[in-house]
Amino acid sequence: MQDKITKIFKAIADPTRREIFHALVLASTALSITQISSQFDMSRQGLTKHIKTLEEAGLVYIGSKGRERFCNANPKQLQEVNKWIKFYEQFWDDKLDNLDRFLNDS
Amino acid sequence: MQDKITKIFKAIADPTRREIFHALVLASTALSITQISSQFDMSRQGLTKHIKTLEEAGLVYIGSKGRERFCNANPKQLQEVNKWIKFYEQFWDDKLDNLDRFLNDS
DNA sequence: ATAATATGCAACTAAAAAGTTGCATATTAA
DNA sequence: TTAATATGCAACTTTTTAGTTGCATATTAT
Repeated sequence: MQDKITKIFKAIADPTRREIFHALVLASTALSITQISSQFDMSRQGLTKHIKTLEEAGLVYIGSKGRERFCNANPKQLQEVNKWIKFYEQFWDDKLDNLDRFLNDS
Repeated sequence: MQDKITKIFKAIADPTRREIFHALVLASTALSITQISSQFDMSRQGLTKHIKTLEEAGLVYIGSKGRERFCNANPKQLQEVNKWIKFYEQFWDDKLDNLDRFLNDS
């Protein structure tokens, strides 16, 4: 299967899923599938698939209560992205003009 | 077209592209398409497509020198990802047990 | 019990992405 | 100038992803 960071990146690479995630982060309470899907111009099933993708990435938690399933955002999962990026921060400055230098000198 | 952050997320969501990006970040000098593709078990054309995706996301710069095209990583572009995440950091802690609380009380 | 609501599962279509091969062109080396 | 190298472009196949519809099931309301 896909590794964790790939799942997270794929989940947030889709604009619709970022919207869903955003709505859940801002919501003051957990929202049911139906409540969420009423905010989007998409079938409930289409939305459910996106929610599942977010859940599998660890960006959303879901819990059942009766016949309903309530979703809550887990923004803390984005720490994984921060961890991935951290390694590359050390290169931010020294890479800057490498290419120009390379193409002009030699 | 896709917005900048979507291009960046999609670019790094693919494991092969992350590998290519990583190799370019670690390279002490700019690498030609052929040099890069020799490190991957994939056709040159397939690799070229990935490079183009990375370039369009601003994660790689490319410059021509004679018949060759040299690529260099631009890890600084990942700042865009950091900016996107920053908003969500304020919710890392208070979201923590929302769902459990919601499911158990009320 | 019956009806309405919330949801999952499966099958399907459509669109996007990943990856290939073949050919054309420009540059460099012999 | 001829041959070799580095590359782009276009067409194509395969795989994945996005989104839909229809049906079944469980829970709640009447």
